[in-house]
Amino acid sequence: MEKFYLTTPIYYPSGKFHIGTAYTEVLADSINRYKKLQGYDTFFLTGTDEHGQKIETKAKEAGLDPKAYVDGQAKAAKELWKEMKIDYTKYIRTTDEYHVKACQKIFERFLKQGDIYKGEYEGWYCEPCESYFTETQLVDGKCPDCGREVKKMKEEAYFFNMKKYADRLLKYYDEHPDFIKPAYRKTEMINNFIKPGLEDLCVTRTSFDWGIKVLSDEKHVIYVWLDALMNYLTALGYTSDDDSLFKKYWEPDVQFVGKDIARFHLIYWPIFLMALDLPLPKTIVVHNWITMKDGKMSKSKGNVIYPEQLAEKYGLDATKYFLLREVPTSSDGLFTPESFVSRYNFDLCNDLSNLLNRTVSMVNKYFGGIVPEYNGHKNEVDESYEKDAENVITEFENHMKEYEIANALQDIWTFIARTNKYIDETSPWVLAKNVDGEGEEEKKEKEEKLKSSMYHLIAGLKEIAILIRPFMNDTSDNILRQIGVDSKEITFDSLKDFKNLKNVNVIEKGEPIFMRLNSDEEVEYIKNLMKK
RNA sequence: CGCGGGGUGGAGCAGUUGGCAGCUCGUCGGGCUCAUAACCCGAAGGUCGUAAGUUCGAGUCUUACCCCCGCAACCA
Repeated sequence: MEKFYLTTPIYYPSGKFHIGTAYTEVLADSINRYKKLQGYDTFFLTGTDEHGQKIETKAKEAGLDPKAYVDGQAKAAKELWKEMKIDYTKYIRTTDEYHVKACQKIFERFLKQGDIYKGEYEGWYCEPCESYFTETQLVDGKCPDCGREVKKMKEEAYFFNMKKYADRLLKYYDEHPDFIKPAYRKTEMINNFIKPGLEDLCVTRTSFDWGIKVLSDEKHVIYVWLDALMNYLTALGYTSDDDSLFKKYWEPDVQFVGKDIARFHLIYWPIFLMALDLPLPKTIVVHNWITMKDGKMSKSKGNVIYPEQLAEKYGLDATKYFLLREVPTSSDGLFTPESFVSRYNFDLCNDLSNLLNRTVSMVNKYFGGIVPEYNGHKNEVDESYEKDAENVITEFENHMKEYEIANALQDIWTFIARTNKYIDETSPWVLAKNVDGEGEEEKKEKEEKLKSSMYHLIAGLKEIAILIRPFMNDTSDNILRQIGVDSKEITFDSLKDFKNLKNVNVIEKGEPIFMRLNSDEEVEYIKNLMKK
């Protein structure tokens, strides 16, 4: 079985996860489920990045020691992912023993190789906040956090020699056009950071304690990013006694990151891997953000929405659908209560749910629930419908290959609309009606047409259920159950069986999988959620 | 002259290699009755940011300019 290794970033748990974090997770989860359905042996890694100054501060505020604080946060994160049915293979915490040890080993190796050297870090220091800031981070020359005076200070620190690898990185970018998606992120990195001359990265701190200690120089802790990025390696047992997972799964087939951490993943991460002499990930997908009408989400603006609030009220699948459909990877997606309710009502209720409902109802009405077997192209449009059913698969797969999920979903919904149209084109209610003075032959012909129409609809619905499966597993199950297909046997190969459905009975009474929402009421409801 | 992305019918967006300007929602009109006031069809509505250029022909290429957004290095 072919392997597939994918990762999300490990999130920094300095607060509650909002819908943006959930977006990345859902995105990766969908790809993981998709690859699994295709028969890949996948490894899906997620986790939390638990060291650093900010965590130390947050913990202090909460009156906890840092470890106790991150224990709570990691637990909450795992619960959230469980609620959202995120099917990860492993959850890594950077405070895990194996990770700490591996990072220390890696640091010493870099030191020995001469990639890391001791130097001096200079920056603007805010004493009350105990942190350094760069010139550009300062607000009116003052501390951006507390607004007080800052002093120029120096301290001993270790640096990673990034310059040394700059040319190799550029060459790698050039030779691997699929390495970074979307491509403009690559240009951004080259022009903003690499071409002007890469600066060496300061990889240790002495100004706080909450981090991984440098073995050979214990007053230093390893800077969060070196620590964090290594998780993708250490999670597989890299440098440990048992590195069988590493041997099996390395390198990552795809890594998802938000645009805020693009620089770390597109520049420092590949360079660290080069220094370790390891193959680089095949693709890093930089996705954009979910934005709100009045800009970025923030509590003070009263525009924060949490994924569990939406999932609880409208269901997990609807929530996931919205996220994946509305946020294309290469540009920001807008969340508004109105757009959420619209997507729900139009796409899920009117198009999908209603299609299932009317089809199941007709099969019951005309054939007592027994789905007729395939009998060829009895209706004029049958052949063209079959072609559309075939084409959508190719289009879907092409978009999935590029990790363009929003477009892949659009492909499915185009097919759903096509299927609704097919009903009108074949007008089953006309075929089912007896007309006075009609001969036996005509009756028979109508009957065959009606059978064909029902067959195509059920086969189409089955296809739809398979296509949406990576994104909306429960809905997929529900559709399959209603049309009488065993969901346990479903793989992506089942898509090829369009003409081979046999011995299928739909359920007696169709149940709506999504019920139409009262638009005004629900918009109001979501607005209130956001104010809290 | 820092770099990148974008400016397309009322709203939100597609438009690969230049060749009759599309989609979803909204509006108006019609059809159907299997279904959830759902579904299907049709219509109105765009000088594709501005100006110039290349071309038989440009939303699509070139140049200049205007506007919006992101990035600009060690906070994640």
